[in-house]
Amino acid sequence: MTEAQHVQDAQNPEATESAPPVAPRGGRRGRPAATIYDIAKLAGVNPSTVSRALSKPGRINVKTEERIHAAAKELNYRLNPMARALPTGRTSSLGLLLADITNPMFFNVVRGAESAASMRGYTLLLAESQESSEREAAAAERLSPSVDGLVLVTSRLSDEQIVDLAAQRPLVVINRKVHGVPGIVPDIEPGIEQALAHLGGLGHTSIAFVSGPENSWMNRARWAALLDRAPALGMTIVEIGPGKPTLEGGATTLARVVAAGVTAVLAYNDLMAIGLMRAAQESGLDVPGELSIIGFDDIFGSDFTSPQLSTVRTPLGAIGDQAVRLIMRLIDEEAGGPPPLESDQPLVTEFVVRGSTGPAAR
Amino acid sequence: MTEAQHVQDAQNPEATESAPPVAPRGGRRGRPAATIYDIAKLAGVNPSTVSRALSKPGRINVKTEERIHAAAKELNYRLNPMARALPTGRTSSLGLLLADITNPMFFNVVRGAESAASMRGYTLLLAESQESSEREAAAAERLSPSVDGLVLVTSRLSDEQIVDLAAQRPLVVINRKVHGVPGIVPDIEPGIEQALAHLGGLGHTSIAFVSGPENSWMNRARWAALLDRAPALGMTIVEIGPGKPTLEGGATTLARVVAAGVTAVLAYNDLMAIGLMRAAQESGLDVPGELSIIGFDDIFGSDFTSPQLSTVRTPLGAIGDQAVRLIMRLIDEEAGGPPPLESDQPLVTEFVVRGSTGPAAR
DNA sequence: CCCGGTTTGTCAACCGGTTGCCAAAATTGG
DNA sequence: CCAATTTTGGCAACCGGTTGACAAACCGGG
Repeated sequence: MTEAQHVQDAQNPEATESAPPVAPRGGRRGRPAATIYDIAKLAGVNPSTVSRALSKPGRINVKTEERIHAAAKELNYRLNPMARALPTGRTSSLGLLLADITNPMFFNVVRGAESAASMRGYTLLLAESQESSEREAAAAERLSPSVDGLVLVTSRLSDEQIVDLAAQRPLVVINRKVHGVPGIVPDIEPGIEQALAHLGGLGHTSIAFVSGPENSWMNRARWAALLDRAPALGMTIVEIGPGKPTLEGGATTLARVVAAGVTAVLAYNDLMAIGLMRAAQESGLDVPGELSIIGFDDIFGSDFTSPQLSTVRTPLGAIGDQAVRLIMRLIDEEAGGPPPLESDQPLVTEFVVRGSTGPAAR
Repeated sequence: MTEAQHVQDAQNPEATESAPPVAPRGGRRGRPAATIYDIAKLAGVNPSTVSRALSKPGRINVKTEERIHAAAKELNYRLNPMARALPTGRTSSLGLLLADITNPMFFNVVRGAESAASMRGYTLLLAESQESSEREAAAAERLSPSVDGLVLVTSRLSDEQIVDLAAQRPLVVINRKVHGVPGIVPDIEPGIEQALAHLGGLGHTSIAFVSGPENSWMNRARWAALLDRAPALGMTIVEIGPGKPTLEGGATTLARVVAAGVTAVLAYNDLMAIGLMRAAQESGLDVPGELSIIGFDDIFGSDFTSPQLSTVRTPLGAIGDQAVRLIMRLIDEEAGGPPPLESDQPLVTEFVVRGSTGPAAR
């Protein structure tokens, strides 16, 4: 019998000598990673003492503790996170759920989150919903049992679904407000106010909002703020959309933008703004000569275009960072720690003037 | 006593009735998530039978299996991945280690990897090394015990470190070749050949390579290929660098590029190319009139610039996808499954002509 | 109706940590 | 020098699954 056909002959009755262990001891790799039992044997103490020495500094006699640490170092010991998670329920990892990884808006959010998490010894589990609420729900289900908390970035889930999820474990939503669920939302007012003032100063009186996904909370929030402020500043405003929050989504609105006869548009996000700008230029329209365009977020690449895109900047990195810090506070609080007290600095948006806005064509 | 001050009175001595379990049963949330024991009770069978019914279809009587599935559904059961991972050693998750999350080159790699992973029921753990080999090593250590395999994307580790890591568990490197370690590397030759032919056709005879990080394998590979091919096509070529693989890294080489008197440059990646192009334009140099610029990768935004960037496209999404598929083959193989047989389609690069290249200034 | 062979489900051990409880050892004080 | 108190470390149970071994139940055939 060759060594290769290792399975198949299971019910062999004379396999009585020293039954092999359940798993092939670390998957036929080098030796099987030290455990606290190995350390205990080497240091001549009980495994529970090792556990305490390693995770409850001070609980154990200094001399013993030193001996154990030395043994651990010698064996190159690494704690098995899964073994710890089982009895304690704490996994030291966070789930991050994104609508679309390739949308540059997420880059900085992810980076901010990753750095805040790894600084505190937490690991990030990543999942993408590709703008689909079913996939997002499935991903949340999948991640949920393995994490201490969940961060939803521009979720496409319904409020009820989010509330249900939040009932199971600590959860923070980004760019959305859901009643009773902690969320991180930048203050969009200042940026919008500045953007509208800028347009007003350039003589624009008739503008449009190219809107994004219908089920995006942030999309509605931006539109609501514009609807509230634009008339107050003496401008008329119309909504064009909804559309996909992508380059194509922006490009396909061109005909309607032109038809609406507006002199300036704000798009739901930079991607749509850039898509629209390129479509406009391809059809011979001058930006900003004949049409001023403003985006949202100030994503990577928004200053690559020609003209560079004027946009309402969102502090994306800070958002990711604060979301993670907030969820860790929730986790600590739930574990019986002190209630949160430190409050984070506010997240404000700001209008960035670049080249895609100019005097209104009359 | 208000409901809010929930802790603080721990050492209460008369807490003798029914000692609470170790963990507060799911962290004072709604009920504690069903286990196979709950299902067993409900279905009137042994827990081990439940385990088999759920993970070894066919091992159990159809009727019993149905009953168990019904009970599982009723209790809204989710398997606890950690509890499974402990005895089996299989975690169903993969670690992805990136040099820099904000570099757009990773977006598509991550997306390809995430989609391949989630399709197979795997979860991605993400870590960033921020271009530092120490941080990368630390992150690998941290992730390693929790994953079935590791994917290193443009690693900044030394070959030895990578070999050591690969000895511990399945590992795949992207954009790098390390002896004895499986890797996914696109074939850079075709794209480079096409790019050089393109430049040659435009009359360029003196070109430069703006190089990236010294410890980047791919940087050396690109330079080596250029060094090999350019003279064969009758061009002289010089290396300028090394530099950081960022916009600034590219911009700061401008003086040296100009001083070198070349008419065209290839940059290590699109980011550097774009940085260089912008610096050139700011200093009044015409691109491509006075200097032709070519990047590598074709990242998001490389066609936003004006002129749009000519670049050697790398199939980033396919790379992420294949890396994950490869590592899953390694995992299966190690678990005693069949050896890999299907071979993936080749990953070739291709030159994309856009606007940043033109006839040589003479 | 009995026998050998196959299905089916139970038992119990195990993965690698954590922690409540307790007893032995060390320390303090009178 | 002994009682009271505090430190220290061991025992054993537990987290939620998986799996080898085994026995009971079931099957068809002679």
